[in-house]
Amino acid sequence: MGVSKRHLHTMSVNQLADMAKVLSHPARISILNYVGDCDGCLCKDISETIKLSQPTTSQHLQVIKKAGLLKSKFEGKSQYYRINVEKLNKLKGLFQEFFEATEAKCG
Amino acid sequence: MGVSKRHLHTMSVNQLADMAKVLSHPARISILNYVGDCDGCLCKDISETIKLSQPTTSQHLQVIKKAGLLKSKFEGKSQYYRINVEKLNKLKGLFQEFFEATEAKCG
DNA sequence: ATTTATTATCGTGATATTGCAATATAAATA
DNA sequence: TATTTATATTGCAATATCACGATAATAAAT
Repeated sequence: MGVSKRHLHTMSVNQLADMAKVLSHPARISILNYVGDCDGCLCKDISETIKLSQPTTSQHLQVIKKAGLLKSKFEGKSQYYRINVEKLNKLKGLFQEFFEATEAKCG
Repeated sequence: MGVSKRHLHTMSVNQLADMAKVLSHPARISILNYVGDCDGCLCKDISETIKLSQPTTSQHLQVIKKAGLLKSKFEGKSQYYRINVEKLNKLKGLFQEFFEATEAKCG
């Protein structure tokens, strides 16, 4: 279809869609699940766990990180990823708000 | 990248990703917002409101409907869309579960 | 029967996403 | 210094998504 016409929509609508897009790929959900479990994970371990190549895993990590849902810290040659709990909570609120507002209208 | 490797992930992970994908386009969020407001909307009115063409709007409506978040009923030549509140609630639960489980791990 | 109104589908062009091999980068180690 | 280890980036092929004009399908109205 070509390009999304984002300018037609409000900021908050675009924002929610952007965050939903981060969650719209199963690999990224799996990554979040795993990083939540081990709290301080390496790309290599994640890629072995979710069975995608290292480059593919790294790309997904960048997408999640760019959205703010992951923090990372280099130690030597290793990059440790952990979940950004504050951001995750904000996101939870965003979705909750959307669902409750929609529900209220229909109620 | 070619095709998503869905078989690598659990059913519930794929399911959450699929639902997030529905919400990952601002037009679909806008549609849900509008349909929630008017409760029984026509494609034509929706397309005028969100300022996308009738075919584009219809396609987005099919995507949301296929996911179960919209019901529709023909009356004469008009198709009335409304929100499937039960499904919306289930979806709300899915997201809540994901956020709370992730949060609990990190806590 | 013809026109009008509403929606869905088809076909197509533009763009984005997904995945990985190859390569680059950087730190630790022999 | 050369090798190993972990990650990120680049380049590419395959596929999916987005948008709309043209068209079909359907039913009401004239």
